[in-house]
Amino acid sequence: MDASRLNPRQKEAVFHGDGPLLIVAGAGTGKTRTLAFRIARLVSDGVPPDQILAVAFTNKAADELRGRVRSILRGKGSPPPISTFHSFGVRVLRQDAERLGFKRNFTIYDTSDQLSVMREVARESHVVGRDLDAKKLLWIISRAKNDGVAPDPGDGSDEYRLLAAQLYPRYAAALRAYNALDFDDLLLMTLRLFRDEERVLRAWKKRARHILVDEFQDTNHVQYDLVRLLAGRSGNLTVVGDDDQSIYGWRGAAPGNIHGFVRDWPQTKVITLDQNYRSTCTILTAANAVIENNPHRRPKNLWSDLGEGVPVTVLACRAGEDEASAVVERIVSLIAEKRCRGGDCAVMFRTNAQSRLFEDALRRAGLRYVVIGGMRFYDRKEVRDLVAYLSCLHNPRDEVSLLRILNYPPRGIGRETVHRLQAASLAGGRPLVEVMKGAASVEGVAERQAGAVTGFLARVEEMRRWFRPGSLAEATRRLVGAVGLEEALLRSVKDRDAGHRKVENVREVVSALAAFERGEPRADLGDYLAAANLSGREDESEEPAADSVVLLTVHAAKGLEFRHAFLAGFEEGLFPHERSCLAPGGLEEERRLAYVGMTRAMESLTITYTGERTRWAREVVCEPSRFLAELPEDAVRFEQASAAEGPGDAEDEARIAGEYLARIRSRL
DNA sequence: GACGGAGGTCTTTTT
DNA sequence: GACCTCCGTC
Repeated sequence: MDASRLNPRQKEAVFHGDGPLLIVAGAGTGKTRTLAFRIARLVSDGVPPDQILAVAFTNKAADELRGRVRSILRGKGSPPPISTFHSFGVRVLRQDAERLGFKRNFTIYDTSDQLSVMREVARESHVVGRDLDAKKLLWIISRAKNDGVAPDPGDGSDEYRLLAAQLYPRYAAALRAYNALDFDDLLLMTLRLFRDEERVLRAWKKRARHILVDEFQDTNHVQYDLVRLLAGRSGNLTVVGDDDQSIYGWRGAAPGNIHGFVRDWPQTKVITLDQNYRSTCTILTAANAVIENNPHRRPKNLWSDLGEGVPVTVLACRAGEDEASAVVERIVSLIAEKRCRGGDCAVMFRTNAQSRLFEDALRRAGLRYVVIGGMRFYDRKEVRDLVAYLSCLHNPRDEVSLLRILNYPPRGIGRETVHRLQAASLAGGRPLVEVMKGAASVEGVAERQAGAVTGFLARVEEMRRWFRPGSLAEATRRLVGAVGLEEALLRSVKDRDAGHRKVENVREVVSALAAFERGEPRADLGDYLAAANLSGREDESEEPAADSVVLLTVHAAKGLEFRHAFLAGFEEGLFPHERSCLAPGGLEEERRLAYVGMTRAMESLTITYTGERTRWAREVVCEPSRFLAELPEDAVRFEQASAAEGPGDAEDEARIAGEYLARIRSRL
């Protein structure tokens, strides 16, 4: 291990002995590096890797950390398992879920599965309210679960709060009946297990003699409690965080955990990293100027000796399309002039929907690109359908998946039949599959429909036998053929290309499964399903090529860095987003988000905004973001995107862009 | 009773 | 532009 390239403070953190350690590390100060070195140091000091528990928040961050540790160790010792909080929960629950009344082959429900359950629950509970927003109910429930409490009905003035509290027990019961856990349960149930089962906690404490948590400002209460239980009073616990980069308050993160940490472990050693090794001074000055507008902030003095660099560019554009082509134009010339590669350039935006414009522009320019996040591969309908088949085979009680595939492709089991089966299931308190087995005796189900139902079940039984460890991909290929999925897809779509693309996606699942099997030959279907449900971020088939321009949300960009960064859509209502400004502290979080985005840039940073933008098929006039007015004038160069090519009044476009430019200048 | 087509409604960020 | 719901037809 070569620690010579660490600065004194980083070294101190890496070689800190036992006991709690808090590393307060600003953006770009080498916190991942420090953490990686610390893990490697533990391993090379002889700590068995399976006694180290390293946790990151996203799979991407976990991969990154794992890669760094491996390269520091250079084959001397193997890196410890590095998981996300959620995948750690799965590992624990896979062993002991039975103690909580779940079976070990439980299914993980994602947001849309949750939505199905909630709609069902609302229907059964006769909460019919036409425009009942199930998402809102789930949102309230999720926030409560993240805080580790039951949903609070409030004083009755908030209808949704009340309803969420009323429906929550039914929702939880449904999940239990389906042998399914939602994302929040993966944490909450793990915590419950640790609290209730001394033996389980003891066993995991042995495997967590050293705990390291990245992005600690993003932990919620449940995660904090998990860590606290595992680490114990005098734990060997290292956490890294930066409260200026707390951007997950909306999903229950409690950035106060950083300060609570010092309260809970008074003997904590605190090390602050403030030298930035990523960005030019100009970029840092601009980012600091923005974040300084946040009240109640712990002042920080982030500095860099990487030189002035070029000014931050603020680029005024007429409309969303012009913004995209202007950005792409600049990327093209960066690649041409400076010989940087596409992969050195990133376009960041506030919402996933913004990516399409940039994708179009990049395609037109003939540049390769990758979209990180966005529509997840496993979110595509055709992929979900296939995964639902697999899930039913693995966990017959997974009712959401069962209902999804029961009549897909169509096999004569219509809505009425399904309703009758469900009613019988509800009345008898028996799982839907069990009721289906005796479909013929269910009231109101005709012989023909009953035959379709039992025929379907027989088919499922038969297919279940095909799935053995080592033959998962092959069995899935057979399933696709036997069920006629590809034919159904081609039939359902008018556009032939779209149909073929869907077929490709289905085959991609088979390939992904084959790849997964090669990596873990002993894995069963449940292992694959869990991995698919937790990881499904980017398209795994897509290798992050060095010449692909990176498109991603600012959230997804956290922890990453790019030589040339473009931040798009700095407009009021979009960034800061109107929906987040409603919540208390929402604007501050948006500002931290802007800060995170700006501090991704190494050499150049370009921020763009438009005068109008298409938002759900309507042209909306846009005001420049207030964050633009917070930029220090001497670090910034204002420019205006050249009038777009194509039809349109060039003079008019120039005039409009000029007006916006004048307006933003006047605000400074 | 099953199924396909048409219309209305929303889109913040993620495990 | 994607999804859910409703409605008319087979």
